[in-house]
Amino acid sequence: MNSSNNNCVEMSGSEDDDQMNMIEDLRRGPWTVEEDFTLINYIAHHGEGRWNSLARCAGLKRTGKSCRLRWLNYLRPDVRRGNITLEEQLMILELHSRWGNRWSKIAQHLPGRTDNEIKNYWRTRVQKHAKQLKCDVNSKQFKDTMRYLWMPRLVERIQAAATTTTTTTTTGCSSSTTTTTSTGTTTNSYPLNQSNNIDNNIVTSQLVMPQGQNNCGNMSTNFGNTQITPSYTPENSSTTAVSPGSDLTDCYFPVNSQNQNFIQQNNSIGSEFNDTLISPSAYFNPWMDYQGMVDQNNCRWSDAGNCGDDLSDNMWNAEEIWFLKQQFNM
DNA sequence: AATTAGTGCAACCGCAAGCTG
DNA sequence: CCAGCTTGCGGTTGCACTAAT
Repeated sequence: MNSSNNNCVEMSGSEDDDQMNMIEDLRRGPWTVEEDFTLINYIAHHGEGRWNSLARCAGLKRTGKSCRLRWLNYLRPDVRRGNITLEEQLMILELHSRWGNRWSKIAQHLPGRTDNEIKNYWRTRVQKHAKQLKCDVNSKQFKDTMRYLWMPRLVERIQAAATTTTTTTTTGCSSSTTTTTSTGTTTNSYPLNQSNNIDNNIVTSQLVMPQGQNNCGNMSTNFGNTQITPSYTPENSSTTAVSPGSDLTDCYFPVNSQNQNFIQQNNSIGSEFNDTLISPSAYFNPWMDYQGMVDQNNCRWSDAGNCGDDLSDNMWNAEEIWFLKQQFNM
């Protein structure tokens, strides 16, 4: 225990962080191992809370705010580090569509994840993709893209990763995955942690497509009445850790003929999607992006998939380009 | 090899709500 | 009811690291 604790006097509380700044030279910036150790040790013996006095009593030349942040975002034993899993991505997308930038609220449903981490994920990943799509992250277009394209694609991939037996069939340029559980029943497992307080229906209800419109792989017809089979636990989630180039980038276009149907059908129905799905170009301008891609990669349609660098890290891979070609008669 | 640009993340800042005397 | 303080939240910044040139 830090010897300075012996001199710890509970002060009147009349000083705030700014005043503390004047009283003593406070440390800023990255925490040292020693500081971490001191903070952990102090909290282990005295518990957390009363951060200003905690900082003082622990002998840390840090503001209470800084100590709190360090503890909550980094030192807490239950903080979970590492890549955001597919399940977590799906949860973040869904909860953000529901609550907006309520990071702490979203974090409550992602055990071990901090609001800061989720916020960073959103800003660095999701907003980046919105920028690439040349649309505002808060726009209806982008939100619909997330809801009806990315999220179903994520579900599809989660299912594929979670299957005990997987049958892959190729239709056109895409694959559809049939999930068969060990009991022999075919279900659409949902990546919901039962320990979460969140209503399991939240994600489902948000993802329900107008009848017959979403035909994203095998989940197509079941999507509106998905059988919820929570399959996600922190223990197994690591198997689907996000690898570079495997996050939202892959979800821009769930490329299969059925999704073409989805878009085409949306063109003709009198639904809320009309204003955004009159044409996929309402979301963004794929031709401009294609041009940019060609410029950047110095390759063409035919060899887009063989352009050295894996295009999955870019906007469009070969399948997606094929899709665009079909979609826009390019 | 050096420089530049891009990315991810930890930490800071300001504000507001909640708490307490 | 009010003032002062603490805590929590969301936005922003700075820095380390990596890739590209």
